[in-house]
Amino acid sequence: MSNRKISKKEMQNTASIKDVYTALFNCFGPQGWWPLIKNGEVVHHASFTSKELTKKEQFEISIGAILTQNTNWKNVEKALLNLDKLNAINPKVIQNININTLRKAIKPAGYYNQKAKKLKAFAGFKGKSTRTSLLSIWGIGLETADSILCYAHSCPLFVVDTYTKRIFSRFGFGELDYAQLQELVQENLNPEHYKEFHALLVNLGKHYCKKDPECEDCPVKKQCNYTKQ
DNA sequence: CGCCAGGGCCTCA
DNA sequence: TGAGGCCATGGC
Repeated sequence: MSNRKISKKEMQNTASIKDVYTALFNCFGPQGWWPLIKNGEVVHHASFTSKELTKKEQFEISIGAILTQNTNWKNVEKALLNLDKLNAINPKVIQNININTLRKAIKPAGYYNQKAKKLKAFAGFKGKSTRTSLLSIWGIGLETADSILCYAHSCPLFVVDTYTKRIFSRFGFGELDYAQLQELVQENLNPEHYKEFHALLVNLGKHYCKKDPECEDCPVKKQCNYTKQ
């Protein structure tokens, strides 16, 4: 972890986090995160952001967070629906299921050997979900732990991902690491907006701030310092 | 066909 | 503590 703080000067020369949030929300609207399976299909619903979740929904979000590691969400949906058909969105079932059956079910999500092992490890976890306890589980790193805490347990944590790093880098905040980006957002946005902001940034990263960015119609181009070559 | 996707672990300086 | 290799499928 680095001790580097964002200086006042840097903040003045860069976009306000709140302004970016507002611009993205006005453009994209509520994202309905985390998406959940309802009646055999994965859906987004605005109420998901604030609703009280069942144990099953919390588990579904958690294994979705593992399955989406470096993977397109559409592929994760296929894996989740396969698990749903097996009634395997349940920790006891995941613990007891044949490892080859599990591998086959989650195959569309990629890295299926590793992820089958990760799901087994997570399903066997019993204790209280804290950042430290989750990080001690094999296969759960910073982003996955924070995704589980934020979206499954409504903890006031902002989730940082590759989109976040790329977008903030282009805004002009420099190459900040995970902890620095998390702190930057958490110090400039109310906790009630953490879930939505992350979801909005993912949307921006998918459709505009791609590896090869499409800046012309970007909803936050006014707040951004990046100039495409 | 090549590139990329809502990371994390392991190894080796 | 950080860079690099590895894991893998499906969409475009």
